[in-house]
Amino acid sequence: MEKTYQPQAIEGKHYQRWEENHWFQPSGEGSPYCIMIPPPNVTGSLHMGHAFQQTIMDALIRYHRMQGDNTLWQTGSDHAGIATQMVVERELAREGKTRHDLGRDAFIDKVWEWKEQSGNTITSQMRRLGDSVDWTRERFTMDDGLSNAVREVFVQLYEEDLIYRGKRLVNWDPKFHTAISDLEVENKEEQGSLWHFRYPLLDGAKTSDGKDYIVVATTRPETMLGDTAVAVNPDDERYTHLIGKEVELPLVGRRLPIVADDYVDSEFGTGCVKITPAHDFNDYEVGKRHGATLVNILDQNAAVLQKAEAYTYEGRPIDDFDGTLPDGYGGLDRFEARKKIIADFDALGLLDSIKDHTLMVPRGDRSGAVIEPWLTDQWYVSAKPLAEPAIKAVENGDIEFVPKQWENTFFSWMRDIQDWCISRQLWWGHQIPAWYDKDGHFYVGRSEQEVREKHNIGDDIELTQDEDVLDTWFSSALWTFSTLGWPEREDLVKTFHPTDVLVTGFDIIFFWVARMMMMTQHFIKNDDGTPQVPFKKVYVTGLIRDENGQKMSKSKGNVIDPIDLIDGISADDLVAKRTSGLMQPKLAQKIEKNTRKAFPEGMEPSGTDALRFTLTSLATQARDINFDVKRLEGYRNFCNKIWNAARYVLMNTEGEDCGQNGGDVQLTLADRWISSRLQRLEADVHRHFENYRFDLMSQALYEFIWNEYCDWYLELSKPVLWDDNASAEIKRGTRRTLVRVLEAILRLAHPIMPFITEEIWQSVKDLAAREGDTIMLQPFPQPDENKIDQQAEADIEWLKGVIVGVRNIRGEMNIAPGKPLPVLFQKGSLEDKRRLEENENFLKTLAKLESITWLNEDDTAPMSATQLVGHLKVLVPMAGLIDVEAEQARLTKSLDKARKDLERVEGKLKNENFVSKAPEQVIAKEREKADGLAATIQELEGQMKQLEELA
RNA sequence: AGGACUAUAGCUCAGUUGGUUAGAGCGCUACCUUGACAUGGUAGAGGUCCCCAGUUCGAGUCUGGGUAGUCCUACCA
Repeated sequence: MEKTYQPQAIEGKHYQRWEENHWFQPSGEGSPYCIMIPPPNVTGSLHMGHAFQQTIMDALIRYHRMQGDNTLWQTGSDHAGIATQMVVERELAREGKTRHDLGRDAFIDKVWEWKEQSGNTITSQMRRLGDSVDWTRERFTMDDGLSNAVREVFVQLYEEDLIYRGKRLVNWDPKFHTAISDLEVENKEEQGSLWHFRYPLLDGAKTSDGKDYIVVATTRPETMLGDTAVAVNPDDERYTHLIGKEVELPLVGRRLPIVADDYVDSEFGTGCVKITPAHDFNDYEVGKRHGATLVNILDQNAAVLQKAEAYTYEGRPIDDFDGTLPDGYGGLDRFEARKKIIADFDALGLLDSIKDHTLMVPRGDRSGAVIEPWLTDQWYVSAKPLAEPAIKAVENGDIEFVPKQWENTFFSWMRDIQDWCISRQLWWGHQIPAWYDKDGHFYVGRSEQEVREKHNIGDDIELTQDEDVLDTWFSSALWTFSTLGWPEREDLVKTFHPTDVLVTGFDIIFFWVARMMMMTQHFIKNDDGTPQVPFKKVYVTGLIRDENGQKMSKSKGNVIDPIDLIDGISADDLVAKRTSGLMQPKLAQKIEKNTRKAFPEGMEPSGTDALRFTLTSLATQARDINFDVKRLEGYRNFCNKIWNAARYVLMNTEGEDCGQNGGDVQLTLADRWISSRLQRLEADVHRHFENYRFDLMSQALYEFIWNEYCDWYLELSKPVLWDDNASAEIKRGTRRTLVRVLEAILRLAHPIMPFITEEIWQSVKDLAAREGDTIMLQPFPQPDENKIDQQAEADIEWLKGVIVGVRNIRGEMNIAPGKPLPVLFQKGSLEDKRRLEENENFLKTLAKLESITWLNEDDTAPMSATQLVGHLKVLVPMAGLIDVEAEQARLTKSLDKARKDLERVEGKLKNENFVSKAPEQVIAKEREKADGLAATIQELEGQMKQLEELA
């Protein structure tokens, strides 16, 4: 073995071997265990969140595979409608073309080309991560099977009246020319203004203070062109006499009724609200209540129409409406129109005032454009009836969120769920299976053929398919069963569905998790006909942020590519990566500065295992996870530690008898101790898998491997292995323990660190008498109660106490670590004596002792530095070595601490309430503690006295 | 505005039903290249567990209030 751990030398070969041998596929035996990967964007690349979640999924999958389950990790990717279309359109823009230049079919071909080209980026990155997904079953939301599932679901829901088409206000993205769902809109506070406009009262009406106009306030002046009412609060005495009167809409000349509606807050602004039902969600509701006409004034680019269009709330055009707009507005962008409106009002003397105002601006999460509420024909899913079973499933525990608190988030959204707008005005996606005839009648079916047959439409009648596609999340919502072959085949669904756990981030609970539940429960049923859940558990991970708690984003330039952590990257390359392809090139300088500050030397290669271990250790219950590269370095060192421990084991066992072929063994205290500790570790690891506490799991592994196995057991094995007089049985026992514990550690750590464990396992499997081609198919270690040895654990604690005591004296007294010391023991019990006799060899080697002498209680000891281990005094004679003052200081420190502790404990014991109310055990424990402390103090005081006499 | 979450060592974080001497990694100090490992070893330093009150024999842990921060949802034109 190499002297240091070099991940790049070992990782690739194992993955290839695993995959080639089809070891990632379900075994077909044992109870089914299945995880569906949240499908990454097919043209995307791996980010820290993927690495994090996939590490957890892989750990679970490897664990269950080793437990003998019929384990499937289903992989695949998502077509990511807007995101992908956007990328390809940007490519085209470089050639000076738009998608319309190509036409729909050619454009879609182009997207598929792009997918072929970039689609394997993420899959090769997943291989680097060690993901043991079943590649032979990889699916894509746009492949034939899944598209078929999408059509089937759409048609069935339509036939059940759960999908409908309607003219409604939607969140319109004027940049991408598509509707988006509420969830895709980000509301952010921005600085704006509140304009106060005067609307003249008609027919001689006057306000209570005698004015012939009322004042309305707006943040969006341009929408006034579509105003069809003015609303006031019915209880607002200033305006009650005006209700039912009319105002004239300036510039347009339309008569607007003044209506009363509770929606209006009299306290805000002037208490008068202009109502623009076709351009504001609240106004839509108000307008509907009062029959105010829907007047649309904008086109798909959010520019002003030449002529306004009016509609009823049923979506029918009102033909006799006069949609004339003032001159000069037609074709004007909404923001240009705003300026002009303000100027025109000002010129007419109708601009009352302008105030600074902070408002929430809705922006498309992909485009960044200000979203326009716009009246369009769209397809909707009736969410309420579908949401009910999903809510029930969580309420009755069929689906459990981990951590549980996320259930509240889920409930709060589900109980107030709105219908889901599923149509998108894009080309890339599942085209809606609805066909229109010339009169605008539509027919829904699985194909044009089906539609014609079902509705008796002859070939002479022309049908055209709906141009729109479905929201990407529509197909993702079917993911757990569509990937298993639904609706064509049921067998896999029967075996692997419901899946066991969904591992995902809280940011897509609404987007995806909830919708998956709704769709799955509707379409997949249990044997008894009840709705089947898509998964039994939802493990919600935190969101990975940078070391300062900032969200990682391209524009902040703080994105970390997991592959760079694995392979390392120079500072220059990292800067180049972070500053290329920026939307706002001016940020480059700042990004470079921050990057060079955070990573002056770039990133060291750490290997996949160290990254995975780090991510695992970060998997706490917290919502935000700040990723600090320092943590990664620590765990890379941990890998090196394992590597070197294995080197040591191999150096001492290869070619030696490790008991693999039987033969008598004699186990030392150390052997029994480490085996005992191992059982506890194994139990802990199982428990932590059950509870999804990966952080505690990695901590338990770290502590055992480093602080018990390496720091103590390996050291304790040396006196045996180096002792020429030791028996064959005892050496065999030590070697066997050395190898077996290492081998068990490897299996325990394998789900988290697949590569290093496989690499080492290949070298130790024979020595540990294990058979098999790969660690990944070995049984996961099971704890054995019978191997827990409390006596051995207590004895080793004693041994450690003595050794640490001597080392402490060395350290504090500045005695060279290598200098052999004579040590005297006094006032020990019979137990101490037994322990000493049994462990003299260990003690001498580990504490570097020259001699050990057992003094009787009444023997006078020479002047010594003292350390107490329980009641036992461990004495290092001071002659020639010791600085009296240093020893005094050392003792004073211990004494102070002991006195303080005693004071506290005695305080408790003196408290009558404590003695009368606390449980027996607790009191006894405190008494014992007090006795021990008192004895310690007495000893230390005696020792101090001796020192004083000497000085 | 409503709701949720967080507050523990210099930094990033654990602390499972209230009962230890409050822990880990990184960082820091001193010493050490000893035959697995300097990506290391040994020994240390470092905490008003945000503040106040309450419940309790006993609170980092439970309750109420406050402060600070983060996020989500809904928004007043």
